[in-house]
Amino acid sequence: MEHKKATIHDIAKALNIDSSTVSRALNNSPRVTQKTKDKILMKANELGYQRNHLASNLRKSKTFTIGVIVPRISRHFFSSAISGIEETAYNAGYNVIICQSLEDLEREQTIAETLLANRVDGVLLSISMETNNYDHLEGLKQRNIPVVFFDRHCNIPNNSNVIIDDFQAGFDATEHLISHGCRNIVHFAGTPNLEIYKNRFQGYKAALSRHDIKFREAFVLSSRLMHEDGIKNAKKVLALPNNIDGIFSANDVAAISAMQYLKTQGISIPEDIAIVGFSNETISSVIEPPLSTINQSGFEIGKTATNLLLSKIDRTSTRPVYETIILKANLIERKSSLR
Amino acid sequence: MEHKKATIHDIAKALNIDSSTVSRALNNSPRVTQKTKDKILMKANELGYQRNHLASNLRKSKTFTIGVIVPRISRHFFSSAISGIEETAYNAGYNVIICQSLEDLEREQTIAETLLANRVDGVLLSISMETNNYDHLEGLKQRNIPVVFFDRHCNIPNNSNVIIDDFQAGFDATEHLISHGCRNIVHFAGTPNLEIYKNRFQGYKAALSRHDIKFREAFVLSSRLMHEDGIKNAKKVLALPNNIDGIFSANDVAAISAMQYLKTQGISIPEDIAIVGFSNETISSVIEPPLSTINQSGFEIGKTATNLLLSKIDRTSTRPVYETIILKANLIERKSSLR
DNA sequence: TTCAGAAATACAATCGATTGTATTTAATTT
DNA sequence: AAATTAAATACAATCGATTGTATTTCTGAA
Repeated sequence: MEHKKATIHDIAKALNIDSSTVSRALNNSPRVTQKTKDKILMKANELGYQRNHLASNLRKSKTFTIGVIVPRISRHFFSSAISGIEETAYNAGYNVIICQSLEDLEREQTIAETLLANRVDGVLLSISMETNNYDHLEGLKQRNIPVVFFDRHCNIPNNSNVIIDDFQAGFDATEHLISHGCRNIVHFAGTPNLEIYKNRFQGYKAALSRHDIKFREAFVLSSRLMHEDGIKNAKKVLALPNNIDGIFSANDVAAISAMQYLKTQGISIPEDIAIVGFSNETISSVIEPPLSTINQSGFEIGKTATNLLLSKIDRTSTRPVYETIILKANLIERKSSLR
Repeated sequence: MEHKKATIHDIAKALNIDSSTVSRALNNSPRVTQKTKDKILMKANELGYQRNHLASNLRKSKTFTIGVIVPRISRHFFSSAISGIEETAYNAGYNVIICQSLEDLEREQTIAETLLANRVDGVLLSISMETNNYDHLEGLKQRNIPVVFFDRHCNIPNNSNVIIDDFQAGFDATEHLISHGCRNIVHFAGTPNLEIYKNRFQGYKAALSRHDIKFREAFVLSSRLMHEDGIKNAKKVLALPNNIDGIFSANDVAAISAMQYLKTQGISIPEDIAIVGFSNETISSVIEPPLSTINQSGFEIGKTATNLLLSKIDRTSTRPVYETIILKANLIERKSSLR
């Protein structure tokens, strides 16, 4: 027995009033008396009324949908960011479309198109490793659809971002290694088009310099920081003429695969080589030895980014047009670096 | 310079024809000549026309949205299932709303309400550990909104499901342990309201019986299979009077925490106790020793479930009203069980 | 009691696309 | 050329909610 859904017109008819009054009552407009409101609310409940968002949104020409583009949802950081995003968005009456770029620029461009066609009210974006131009964001800009970058932001002016202090985190990680006696510290750097990796690298350099350790170009190994890259890097580390005693990796994935490879080569962690990663993936606390890493709360970043985006979507907001919010990230000291 | 989006009326006006013809042309209706279609398509491109889905969907009273309820997206299995779901859905022109029950029945109920209010066209559901009644699905049923269960299905009749053969997988896992010389095999069971856990347990029992090993109630440890539960279970294992030489855990998470605890207690894996998990989490291949486990392709399950759901949404489909699709799951033999 | 002014409600257009029906135009037959 | 039929397009209602404007109802003051 599939009964059709009740509309405001059904309520209006049942009470012998106009549907506009019903609409206003349900939106709690001051133009309707409390008495009428009560009557309407009661009937609405009785009929099991639920607002038709399609109609409402069409009229308001808003979709109450935000688009999210992340490299991949299986990464712990991003899945927790998404949790934060969804919770915040749902509470504000928004839905979320989640898309994965899979670290592919072309795919990211297609997704931007799709989101535009879906008329999302705003976009949260963490760019792919390949993203080196931002033409695909032009369409959004033209249509005045606000974009907030989170975590993986970019270096073009006039943007809103929610990020962590990657420079400081890189500095802390490196200084931590130094304070545990490391002198020949290799850095696993990420692709240089991402600001986060640049900043982590700069933090590394600054920490060395602060402690009068000479920076060597040869100690910086750049890659996409995937599982295989960690292994390749580890091999390079062993091939270096210097006696490497520390590794600061710009992500956990590469740190872990490197650590595992090094262990198979008879290197003890942290005695021979101490390692610090970045991101605090789930694996990192479970691996042997547990990996020291920088913890960034994806949930918190997702929440903050969503709130920022919502304030941009709301044109009446008095916040500045572009802002960058920097959240805390802290070093978690585990066995992999304590010697 | 924010120009308003073009509508079919703009196209119609520009070409001095009726908007209904434009609509039909854009939908490639046979009622419009190719010549007119070409003219319209050209103008549409020129004006940068994009269909307004809100209006279209309102008229068709369809949202082209499907709701997905999973326990949590950070689990590798679910995030890959979501990848499969999104890919399939997007290709069919559907959007996806993703919600996490966080293993909480009440939350699952609220989410069902929300999805109903959002008028989703269908729902993909993997129930929470607490879910022991299905009243919250009544609303969906009443409104004829098709539901497809995936992975964590339930035992009520008249349902569509996409699952793996948990019985067989449980059987295989246990038999594998037996074939490697285990005789006193403990089973970490999940909460008994989930079919998947019941079936894995039955598979375990069947494998024992097949190999003439006596089943002992005391060897079955039921829990929610969280991290802490694995540790608790491991303690119980050590406290058992019998000499336990094998563990089949109904998920990886508990298997791993148990393994880690056992190692701290001087137990060697797999020499003293061999372990097999279930799900093939990312961690499992990385941990020391790597965990043998049952691999179930989340992506494949997600894809299949979505296709099934879409066929249910499409009323013209000739498929049976309720169907259950069982996918393959295979044992991955790793070091944790090879002795 | 009457009337201005405020309060409450009704009317009607609108958002943009879809679709059944009506009308015009073109093609075919005799 | 007239008549019949088919093809192409136009007309108009509709999906359900919102909102500016008009109208009615009510309140209190004169």
